[in-house]
Amino acid sequence: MADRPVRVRMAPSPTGPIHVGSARTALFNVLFARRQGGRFLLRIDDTDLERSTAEDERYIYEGLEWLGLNWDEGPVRQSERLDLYREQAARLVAAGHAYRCYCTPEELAAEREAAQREKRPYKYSRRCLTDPPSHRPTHVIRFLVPAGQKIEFEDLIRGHMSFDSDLIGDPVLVKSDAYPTYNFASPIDDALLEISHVIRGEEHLSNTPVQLMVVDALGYARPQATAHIPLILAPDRTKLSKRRHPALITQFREWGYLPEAMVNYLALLGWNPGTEEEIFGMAQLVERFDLSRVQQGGAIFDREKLDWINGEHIRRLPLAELAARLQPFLPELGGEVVERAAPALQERMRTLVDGRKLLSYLWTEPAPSELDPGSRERLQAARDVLAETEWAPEPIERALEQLRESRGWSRTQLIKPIRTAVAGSDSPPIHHTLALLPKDAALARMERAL
RNA sequence: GGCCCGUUCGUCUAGUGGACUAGGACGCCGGCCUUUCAAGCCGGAGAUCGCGGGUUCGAAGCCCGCACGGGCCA
Repeated sequence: MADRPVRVRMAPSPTGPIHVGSARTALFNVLFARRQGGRFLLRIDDTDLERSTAEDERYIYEGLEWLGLNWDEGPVRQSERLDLYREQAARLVAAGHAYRCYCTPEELAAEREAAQREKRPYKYSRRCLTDPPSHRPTHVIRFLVPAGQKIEFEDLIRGHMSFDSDLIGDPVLVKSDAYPTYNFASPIDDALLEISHVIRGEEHLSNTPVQLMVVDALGYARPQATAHIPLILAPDRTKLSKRRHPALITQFREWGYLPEAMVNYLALLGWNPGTEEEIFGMAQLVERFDLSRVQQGGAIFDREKLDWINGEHIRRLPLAELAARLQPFLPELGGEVVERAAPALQERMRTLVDGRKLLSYLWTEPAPSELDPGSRERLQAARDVLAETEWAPEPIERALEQLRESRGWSRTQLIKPIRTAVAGSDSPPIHHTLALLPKDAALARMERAL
């Protein structure tokens, strides 16, 4: 098959918060498109009217934008193309590729049970193909699966796929409410939008033969290839579910993750570059990405590794940029303070939220604590020296170092009581801890502790 | 129930018949450094390659069966 212009798409259903699995599917589409110099389209598969919500649709845009996964075309909304699907359905019925089915859910359930009782594989009986009870008020439209066909296609991740049409029961194309099913709307749009590569989750692999038969019957071109990427699993190895694992992708922004770290981690979940490098920016990912190196088995989402990757990206950020990213997490502090704090924080954060822990002493007085006589003496001495010291990290560090040496104290001995008095618990290196606080405030805290 | 997909350290993975005493990363443990916490450096534990057969001089990798997990169909 001749290569065509590369056009890929992400086609989420807005029936729940967009989670990491959808985000990764989007990412793989984007990486593939950019790598191949193709285009990435966004399509909203919102034909499930009851379950689709405007809010979930907004989450999709917000999530993709946050991750920097911009689409070149769209969004195309299926709910605005319903006439198209109806026309196509009528066309298939007229051509004898599809037929009306009036069977009730009860009748179908009975068929299924009978098949199970007799231990034979269930397929729709096709009663309505020959003997439709057409006086009934509602019907669906079923596709007439051609007999004795091998449906074959190339999957870029799983290789050559082959399915036997005789094993497939006539699928419903149009529901009784006149809305198209996924297996109908999706292949129509893929064909009309000239999607060259269908990159989507593994759960759609079994649907592919049906969709290809539909495309064939419609007389449209099949996609050049598919790529069914493996599922992302919860720690218990079950599929990540929107209900049980409600991890909205933008939730990670609230948790202090950088979008570039998220992208980096998601790329590595199920794909690897074949080298031992692990930290990548978007441009480097685009350079290296290759669907043939995508894993076939599902991967568990591992927050620990994400944390590490996030820390690596934090450490690579220019300081001004880090300060800007930190600011929303530190609404208590002015921009100038955050900028001064950034260097002291950069080495010790895995998530931006960690910065809050380290700096919370700036707007929260530490709880008073008991001082043993030795600590009291050292704290007193430190206070006296610092009162005469220029208020910036380096002079403070020098002054404390000098004091420590002249008295023969260990660093821990001197610094522990200062930190306890000024910050309470964890804080940046002591000279930064002090310098970030106004001088009088720092001295006052030391005095209060004495 | 039928069909389909998958299965390498706890986790992500390398691996495409001999370089495998199965490599790396996260995490974990220990040490160094040190100003708490981190970061950094060094070291360590950790995988009967899902199980059983077969092919082969040789199998994590090929073939067959099974188990388990998952998906789709309804």
